[in-house]
Amino acid sequence: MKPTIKDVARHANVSIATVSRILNQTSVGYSKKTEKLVMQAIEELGYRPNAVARGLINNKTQTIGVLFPDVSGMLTSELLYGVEEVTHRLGHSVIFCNTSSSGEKTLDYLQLLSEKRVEGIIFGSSFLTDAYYEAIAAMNVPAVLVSTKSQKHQLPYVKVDDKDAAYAATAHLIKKGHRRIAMLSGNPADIVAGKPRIDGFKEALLDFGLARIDEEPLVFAGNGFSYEDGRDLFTRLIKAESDVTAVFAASDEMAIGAMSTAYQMNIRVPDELSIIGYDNLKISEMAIPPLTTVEQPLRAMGRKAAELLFEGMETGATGKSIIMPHRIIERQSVKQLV
Amino acid sequence: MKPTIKDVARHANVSIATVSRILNQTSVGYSKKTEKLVMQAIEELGYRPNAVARGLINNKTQTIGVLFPDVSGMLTSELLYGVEEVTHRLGHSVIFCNTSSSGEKTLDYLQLLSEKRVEGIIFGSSFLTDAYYEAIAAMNVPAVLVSTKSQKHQLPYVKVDDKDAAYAATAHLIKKGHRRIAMLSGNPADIVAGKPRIDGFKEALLDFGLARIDEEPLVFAGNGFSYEDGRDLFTRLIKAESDVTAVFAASDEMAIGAMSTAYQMNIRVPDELSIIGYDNLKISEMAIPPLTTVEQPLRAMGRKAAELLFEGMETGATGKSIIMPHRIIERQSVKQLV
DNA sequence: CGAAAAAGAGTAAACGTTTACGTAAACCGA
DNA sequence: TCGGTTTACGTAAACGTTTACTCTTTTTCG
Repeated sequence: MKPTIKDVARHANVSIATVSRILNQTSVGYSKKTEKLVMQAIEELGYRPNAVARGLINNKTQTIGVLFPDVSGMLTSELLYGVEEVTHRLGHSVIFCNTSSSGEKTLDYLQLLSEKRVEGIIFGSSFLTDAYYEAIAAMNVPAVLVSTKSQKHQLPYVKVDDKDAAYAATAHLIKKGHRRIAMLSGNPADIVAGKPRIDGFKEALLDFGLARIDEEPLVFAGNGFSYEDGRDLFTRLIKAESDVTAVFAASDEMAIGAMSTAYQMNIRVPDELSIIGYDNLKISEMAIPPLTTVEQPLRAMGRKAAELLFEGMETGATGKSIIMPHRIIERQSVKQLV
Repeated sequence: MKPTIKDVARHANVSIATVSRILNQTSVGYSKKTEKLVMQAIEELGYRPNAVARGLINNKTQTIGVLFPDVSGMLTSELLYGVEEVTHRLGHSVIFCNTSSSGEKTLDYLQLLSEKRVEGIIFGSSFLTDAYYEAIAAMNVPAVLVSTKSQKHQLPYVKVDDKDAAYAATAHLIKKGHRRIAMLSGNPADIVAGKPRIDGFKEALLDFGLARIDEEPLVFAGNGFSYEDGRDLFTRLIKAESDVTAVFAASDEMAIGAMSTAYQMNIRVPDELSIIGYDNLKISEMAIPPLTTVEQPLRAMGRKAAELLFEGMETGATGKSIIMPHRIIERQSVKQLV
């Protein structure tokens, strides 16, 4: 078995208390000489402190739990990247939980994380139900939401302002001379990412005087933000409307789905139709043509979320939520109209 | 603070030993009556066993460590998805480490995982150096490699046979009537994913009698497998060769880079040039045109790796390596020549 | 030089469990 | 009825640390 502190103590002819003091760098309670002795013993035995035992007595596991709906999603994986980066930089570890991998396991996960005594929770990218909130609250550790928020429950969050960002995307199209603009949206019942983006779209139309009094804005709504949703909605759009010159897709995946369908229909982007996306995933620059989109700084969001969490873990206070800046990334899918 | 087993014992008027026995379902050593009593106390107090204390005494943390170079990569995130899925199904947790997030931290990570007493290691998708191997060996827990292998060190791995898969991709092009085929490859010095794919390519050419005696096969080699590599290599290819009718790219990202560049050069895929990729990432079906590619069953590989690891954790034996099946996914980027 | 203060180091309790061992009560068959 | 077996449960040690409390030795300085 692995050597313990006792082995080190015996080997160096000191007590375990001394070894412990040296290990914890208290820099008080031992002489240079014994330190050297002990360090040598540690070296020789290849001793490494047992974090489990430490965790038990300190009540600190140096571990946080991270719950995301789908790592394999490009959005989620970027967030995780950011979270992991600062977490490890700060000497902690992340236990990763993929909440959508097998059914309704979120509550089980929270239970598990609670038993493992994680010191904080990052919950990302999906709706915080009452049950989830209760479970998190019961754990009595700080938690932060990332890329989602909850109006009902008071947890700090890190996200961009979806409405503002959608407004900016729409305004960009308008400034490029487009007048007849449609939106491919997520589920309007989705209060965190669905509705706000639709609202931003509508508001921009209104502000720039493009909302016709006699009709509703052109919003084609799906259930999610996927590539397939993009394809379906775009198909519906084309069937219904022919005079649209620009489309705002509520996600990059949708935008790519739309572009792909447009390609099959022989509609040329951006010459015949302009498309702007949302997220700035890696695929958006790989698209043909490269996709103009509104960026969410995903890695930075992950980092910020972790920083916020650690702040909470240190101070005990629940920090302030953070609105991250969005930004239009101009590439080649939007054409300037004369 | 959270209630402990002592609180439960006191509350139910029994000893902690009894509570422990009931918790562990030993189903021996207590009566139905006390069980009911204890369960009720647990319920009332909202007691949850402390996994840290359990871990200390059992020497089992129910946690494995997973090291991948870049979660945000589409390949890696799929692997992680699979690993996480079975790990959690088996009641364990995964501590995730992103080895490339900040410099050369792999050794630090391994150290950390060792101190946290993880029960196993999954190391993915990058080269296993001697130092890494030493560190893993020193931990004295099973480890498995996924999407990589090491000939020097005896660790079981889960991966597809790169040479076979590359052979299959090349053969596919040949069967579609192509005779003049180029390859966009990774680094030939990369012994695990670079060279084998090149070898597979060359071998197929040879087997089908397409290797001209007077010249080397057309392999354009880069440093990695990225989109940019794909762009660069494809540009070089076009400058150098004009009579190529098909290209085998050593990764989907490269293939997409190539297609994107082709688009800009007004080379039409697949009409003027066929392209086959490697990996079958999500983006490959989103590409324009949808990319024909050779699939690596990434999630399944992640799952298998985890299963292999748990097998090792139970039996103590180091399991056998597993070669996963590859498969040609036919989409629309390869044209049948008459 | 001697007393007080500081420094070095050890002892043992504690963290929250599991489990070997012990013991008393209940059961059981003849 | 009684010896023996089973069942129910408690006591206490152990897991590998940290740390409060000691005690001893050294240092400081009037």
